[in-house]
Amino acid sequence: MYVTLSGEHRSAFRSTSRDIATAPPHLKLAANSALYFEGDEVSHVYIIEDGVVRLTRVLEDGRRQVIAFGYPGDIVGFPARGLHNTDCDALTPVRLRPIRRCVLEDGAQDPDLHAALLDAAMDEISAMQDHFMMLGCKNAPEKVASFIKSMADRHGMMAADGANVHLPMGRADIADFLGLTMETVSRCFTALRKDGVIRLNGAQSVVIVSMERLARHALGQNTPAPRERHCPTLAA
Amino acid sequence: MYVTLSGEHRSAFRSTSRDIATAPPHLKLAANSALYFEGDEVSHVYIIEDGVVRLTRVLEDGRRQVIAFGYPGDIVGFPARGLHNTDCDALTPVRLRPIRRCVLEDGAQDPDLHAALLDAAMDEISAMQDHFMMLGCKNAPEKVASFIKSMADRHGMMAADGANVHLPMGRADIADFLGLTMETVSRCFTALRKDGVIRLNGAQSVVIVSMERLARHALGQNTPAPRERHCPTLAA
DNA sequence: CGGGCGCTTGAGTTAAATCAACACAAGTGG
DNA sequence: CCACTTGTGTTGATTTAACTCAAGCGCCCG
Repeated sequence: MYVTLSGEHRSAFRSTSRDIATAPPHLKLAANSALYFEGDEVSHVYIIEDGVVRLTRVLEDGRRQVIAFGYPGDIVGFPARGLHNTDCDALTPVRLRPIRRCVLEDGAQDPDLHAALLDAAMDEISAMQDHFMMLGCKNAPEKVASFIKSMADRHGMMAADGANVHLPMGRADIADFLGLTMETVSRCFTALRKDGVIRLNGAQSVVIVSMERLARHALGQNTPAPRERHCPTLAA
Repeated sequence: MYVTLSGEHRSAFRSTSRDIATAPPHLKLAANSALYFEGDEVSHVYIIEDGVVRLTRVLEDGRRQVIAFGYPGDIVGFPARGLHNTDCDALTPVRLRPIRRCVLEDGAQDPDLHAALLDAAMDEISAMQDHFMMLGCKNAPEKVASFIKSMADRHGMMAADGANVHLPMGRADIADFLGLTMETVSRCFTALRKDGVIRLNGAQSVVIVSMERLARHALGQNTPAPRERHCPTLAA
């Protein structure tokens, strides 16, 4: 049988989740449909209860950045000056719980929910900082390995032959998330497969053969000693 | 109480930063001293009242990402699971106002302040998303032009001959903020100068000769019309 | 005034992008 | 049911933007 690896706290709505859960109506969204667009007035923020969404921003000339993938427990739709600052689309069928925007602005209305929202916002800041390390510091193989690892850590299932991760997004989404091209992402997947670190059941289903080796790849330590690394400039 | 930290090494100041945390209303920090380190327990968040701080994270192997530069009005130090997730250092002498962490967690204690903190957190999310576009989508000249423009928009002074921007951070900081090397940043500054878009009074003082042209550089539209662009593939 | 650090510039290298086929599965319609 | 289209992913060849290594410059501080 399987066991979820992601027993982590979804601290976003830990204490209040039960209260929230009873209150408002669910909202359902079909795969590939949009929840909101950049520039839309923010009427609600949304707690994702089931499914996966994709947050994106695009430049005038069409270049696209995937800002984040939203999984159950995540909150999406925080406003900037009252407006949505990303597009949000469903990658799978999605069930959401809307929270009225006014709750954000009036802390006295529902203090516990307000604190939960602040907590969710801080978690998002933290997640974005990890994402910065990927985009700014890592090379392509490290980015892809880090991506697979983070998906496994948060959303993987333990199977007999290793952690199993389903990737609801396409290669192009992964590429735009990591600041790479689709071709480079594909080559990195292939390299990891040929190294025996992962196996692929179709493009969207990844089995992690060795989490340790994946973690090493994520830090660029995949080549144990092809040549001596001599780094006199590094501070002690 | 004035905090005098002579310069450099973290272990020496770990305890000091805990003392800082208990200090009353206004807090001063000398240039090049640390406010906190990644992994420190969060006792306070800080409103920057004067000066500029730098938020950084480092990978095991020393690669560094500058997450953000904190200017007056910004709030720094939001916790993730109770811990600081970046280092924070003063680039200039800094004056701060500490806010006890418990205010984050108890929304009822001071609802207005709590709402302001949530607002600051959402602003930071928004700013980070802009940063993602830079890191993930833009090439080196666009990154540097975008950086100078954003500094000018937020912190520039209007002078007779154009907007004047002081850059308290060094080229290496800018490089680590943009995911480039120092050399590439320097070359991009030089290219903008030779193009007449900016002028430099020393490395840290930039005069923006033409904000429009800078904005075009930031979007990669620096070449106005060398010849007609014929793009049949672009959607209408 | 001299020394050092931060910045700039140059030459050569490389990692990732680009351009271009090709493979494969899923869906569609004849 | 099978041919055909379409979308998505993989692989290969080539180009290029940015990195690396190395030297030189200039400003600031002692």
